[in-house]
Amino acid sequence: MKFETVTIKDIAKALGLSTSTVSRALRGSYEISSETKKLLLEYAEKINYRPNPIALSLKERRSRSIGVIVCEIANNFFSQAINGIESIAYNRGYHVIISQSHESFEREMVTVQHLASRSVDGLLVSIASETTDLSHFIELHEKGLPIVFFDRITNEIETHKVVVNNYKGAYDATTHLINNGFKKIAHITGSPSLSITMERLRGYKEALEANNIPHDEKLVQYCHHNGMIYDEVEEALMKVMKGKNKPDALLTPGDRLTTSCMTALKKMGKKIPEDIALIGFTNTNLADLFNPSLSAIRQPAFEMGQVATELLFQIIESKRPVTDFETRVLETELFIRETTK
Amino acid sequence: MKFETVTIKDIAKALGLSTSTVSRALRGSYEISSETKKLLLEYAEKINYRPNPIALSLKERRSRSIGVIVCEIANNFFSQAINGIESIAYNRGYHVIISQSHESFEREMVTVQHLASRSVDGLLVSIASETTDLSHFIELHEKGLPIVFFDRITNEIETHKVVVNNYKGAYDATTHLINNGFKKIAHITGSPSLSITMERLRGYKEALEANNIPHDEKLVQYCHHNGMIYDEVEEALMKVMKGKNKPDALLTPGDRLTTSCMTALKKMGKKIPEDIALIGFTNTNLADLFNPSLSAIRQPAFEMGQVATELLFQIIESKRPVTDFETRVLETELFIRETTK
DNA sequence: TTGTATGCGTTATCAG
DNA sequence: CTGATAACGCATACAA
Repeated sequence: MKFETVTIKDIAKALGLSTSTVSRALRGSYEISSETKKLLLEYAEKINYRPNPIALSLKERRSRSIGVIVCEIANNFFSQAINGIESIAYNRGYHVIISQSHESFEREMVTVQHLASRSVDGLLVSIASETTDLSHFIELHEKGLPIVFFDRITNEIETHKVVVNNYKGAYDATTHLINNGFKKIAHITGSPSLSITMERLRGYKEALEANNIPHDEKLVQYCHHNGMIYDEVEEALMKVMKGKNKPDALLTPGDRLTTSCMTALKKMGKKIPEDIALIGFTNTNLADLFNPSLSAIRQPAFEMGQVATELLFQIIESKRPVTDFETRVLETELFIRETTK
Repeated sequence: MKFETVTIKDIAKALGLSTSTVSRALRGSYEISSETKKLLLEYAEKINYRPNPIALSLKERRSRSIGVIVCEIANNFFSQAINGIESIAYNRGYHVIISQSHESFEREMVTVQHLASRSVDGLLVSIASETTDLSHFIELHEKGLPIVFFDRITNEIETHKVVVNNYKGAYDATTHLINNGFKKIAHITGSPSLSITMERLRGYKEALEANNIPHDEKLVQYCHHNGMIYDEVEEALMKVMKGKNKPDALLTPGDRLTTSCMTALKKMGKKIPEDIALIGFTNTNLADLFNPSLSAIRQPAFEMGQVATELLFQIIESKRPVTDFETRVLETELFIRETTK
């Protein structure tokens, strides 16, 4: 016996009562004589009794904890989102279990299974970029596990979703660059398998179109590791910079991608924004220091975590199966720093 | 019944065997007829049987998971450390449960209790800056829960510890500044309640002393929130900059503190390193972009996570109580960028 | 109002 | 080689 923890049995024995009486007193159910109740509660307090959550989980098939799975916590967008998640969950007495997929499909699958078998009451998921097969989620979702997708979502599963308006963010950013005299705007972006990547691409393209700027495919480069692997970003940037149609501005989505691009530019001896302008989607507070560009697109990460968690509790707490799911769209903010070329 | 998960009972019923037989076959214990064993394993595979970890935890009083508690994951030092932790833990088939204290004593206490009651097999802890009373750790440690402290440690508990050589890091950084002609070096640092803060202070002071530079108390400012609250850092910096003895260089430990200082300096219109030099302890890859200073002190965060986890497993896996604890000290690296004033 | 018995999923002990 | 039973800590239907 590793830990001699106090159990309901110990209390029962010590006070000459049955375990059921103790149990009832402790959780205030049934009316039991307020006398023994008081006695019990005092004793429990005295010997510092704590119910065993594992036993509870086994019995009740729930754990009062929710699982979160993101690609990386070393990404300010996600760590801020997690803080938003915690802010809601802890208020409700829930614990938050954080896991990373590191963009790996395999890892995501294993982790999700593990969380589910640990009886998490719900799951907050931002899909790994490697993932195309969603059956591990579908299976659990069909079994009734509440899932809310945030940021990186899928259309293959009917549930609540929370996203940033990536389309509008990219559209606004691109338009802003155009309005300030930039015409050759490159787009170094993330994995094309991600919903957010395609939304951003759409915004970028439509902004060009609206301004009668022809779209040059070669100015768009995908980084399958979303900026986590620096060399990939550098190579993508190099391709664009060494092309015929040399860009005068850069649109980069995501925290890591943006900062990797900045590092690469610096390494190439390019000054921002003198040599090339840059607008990034980033929540890194460091961004203020970079003077990276005209501006930056700020994503409401904390709020996204909060909203996703509230929606998750909506499912968890509803007695009957939820059928009317919604997709909440949060707006980005364009932080304007300089406005001239 | 929320989830219809397959249990050992289902298998037993389906195959007309007893649960004990099934259990034995599944875990390969005892010699049971290789015929029924094969049958069983195949069937289990077919219906995708997964043992219920909660039931196992209840029975075995262990969970094959370890808990990590840090102040913030939105801090590159810690998120990198966590990646190091995971890299070791997952190889051993252990899961990692990440929690944040947000520097709050209360939160740390609650979380630690929760992890313990969830039967984590061990704890990796970096102490919250608010914490002075360690009884929540002491109690668990005495009950036999393996604990390893990393980065922010305590002398009140005898166990394995892993730290960065903060003394030498600060000494080297300060010496480097002095060697490059800086003499009025301010030290904006973290909470004085932290072991790391005091070690760094010692290194800073001794480097000054070794170079016959008098130590001006007013050049040292403590930020009790370790850079998480920007205004506090700005105020500290302001105090130093507006003092009589205006510094020509800055030594800032920690990821958040360093970057907050840089933001504040920028806001004050100060250029780094032209107006003021800066050496920070930082693992932010962004640091490369800042050109923050002559150099930077890099902490081996990933490695620290790995070492701490290995030490933890050393305790977890030893059958008899461990008595010879060690404190592992990892060296920082001084990344030199510019060498002239 | 309180006690007894049962079960959550699994393994260990003991009998057969 | 296999099966019945108890136990891990708790909650609850049922009985008293």
